[in-house]
Amino acid sequence: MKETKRPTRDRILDSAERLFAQKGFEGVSVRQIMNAAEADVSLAYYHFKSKRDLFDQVMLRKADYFNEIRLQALDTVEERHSDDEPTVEEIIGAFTDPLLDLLAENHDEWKHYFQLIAQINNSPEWGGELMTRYFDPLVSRFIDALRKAMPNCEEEGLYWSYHFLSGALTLTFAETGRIDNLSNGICRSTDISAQRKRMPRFLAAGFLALSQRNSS
Amino acid sequence: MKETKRPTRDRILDSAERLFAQKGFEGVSVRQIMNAAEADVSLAYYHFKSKRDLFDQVMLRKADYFNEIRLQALDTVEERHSDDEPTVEEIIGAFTDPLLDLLAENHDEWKHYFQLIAQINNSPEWGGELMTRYFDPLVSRFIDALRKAMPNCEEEGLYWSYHFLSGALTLTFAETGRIDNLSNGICRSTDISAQRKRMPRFLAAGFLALSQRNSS
DNA sequence: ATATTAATTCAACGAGTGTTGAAATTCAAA
DNA sequence: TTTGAATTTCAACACTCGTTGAATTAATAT
Repeated sequence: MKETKRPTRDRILDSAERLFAQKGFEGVSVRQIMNAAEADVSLAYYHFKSKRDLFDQVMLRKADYFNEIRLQALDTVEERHSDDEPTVEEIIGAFTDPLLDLLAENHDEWKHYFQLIAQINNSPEWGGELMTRYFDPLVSRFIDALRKAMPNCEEEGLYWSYHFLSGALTLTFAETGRIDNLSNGICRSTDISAQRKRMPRFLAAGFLALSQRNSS
Repeated sequence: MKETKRPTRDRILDSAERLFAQKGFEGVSVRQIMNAAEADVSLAYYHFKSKRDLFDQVMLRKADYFNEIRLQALDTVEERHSDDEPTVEEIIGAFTDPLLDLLAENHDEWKHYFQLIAQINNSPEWGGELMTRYFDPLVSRFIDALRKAMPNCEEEGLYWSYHFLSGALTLTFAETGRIDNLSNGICRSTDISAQRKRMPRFLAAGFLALSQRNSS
């Protein structure tokens, strides 16, 4: 029974993912990453072009899967409603639930990548560029589905609704422990299923509230 | 007509606030901050104990005012309803509107502090500690008000609702420009009034949706 | 004007930064 | 087993990091 070692490149990516998520891009040195990966410093530059390239590869590695499972979930929802329209909550669930399930069921493997996304999404420097590049093609597909489900919704409100959704979802990813403090332990940041149960309902209500034109 | 120069300590805090917001704590050096403040490097350590202390003072400087204007708004709402109960949307508006007004009306002065909050709130390392320390006493007062407005709401749902609110609000603070890309220019991250018009309505609907016990 | 304190400048410390080139090793194909 | 390529090691580059102490100037009070 031989213990096969994980390839160096993957170990580097793993360590980088974890440390970038915890300390941010500038908060971690290449040496720290390579120490954690138990490999020589210069190997970072054999497998990657630069620190920034390493960061990009960390982002890329899991982004496609992120998009894939959600696209699949959306397809499933739309197939289930071949004649009628899916509800707003179902569409939003197809956007959020696959990720939350992934995080709940395989927490150790995915936690850090989620935390990385949380920070990127709220970074004035990189949020606009990176989130757009990696996720917006998929997001546009969901916006299309939502537009069909709410034909009376004004365009601007639709996008702002997604913006609110995005903020709520990614704060969940961050798992900061703040809600643990605020609620005196009633809620826990790591309790993904508690959020999965509530998030689509919360957000769908928000979308619908903005879809009714100025009822003010 | 003499041009009085802004005190050194304030200039340092201004530069630090801007650069921390743009690049993160570790992404900026003390030297960069002091260059921007047009002062000698060692002055940072005359006016502050360390880089970390400087960061804390940046946070502190405006946190109290943040809390003050929102507490005032909540008081106003509650006074207006001396006999009946304020609506959920009014309470949420008292939480979000003062900040969004501040940002809209005095954008240059406040933008960076808002961006800083956005990053802190989504930082796995510091979000739990710092947001709790600076803002949760006020948040608890709002939760109390919301509990009274939704007496049937379960405790857990109440806190998770606030969590979603917090994520949506702080992503607005980040002004990443992502929504500009996503919407092809229909929405702009810097258009605070567009969000002010929609956010309380969106969030109030979410709160109310979670306040009705498992209708599923 | 003098004595005290506050504010600022200058030079430097050891440690750590991203990155590179060349040598040494491991591995797969012939 | 020999050859060539893929991988890993080692040492070093110029530069920046946070921080400090001592010397100097500016401001304030007596």
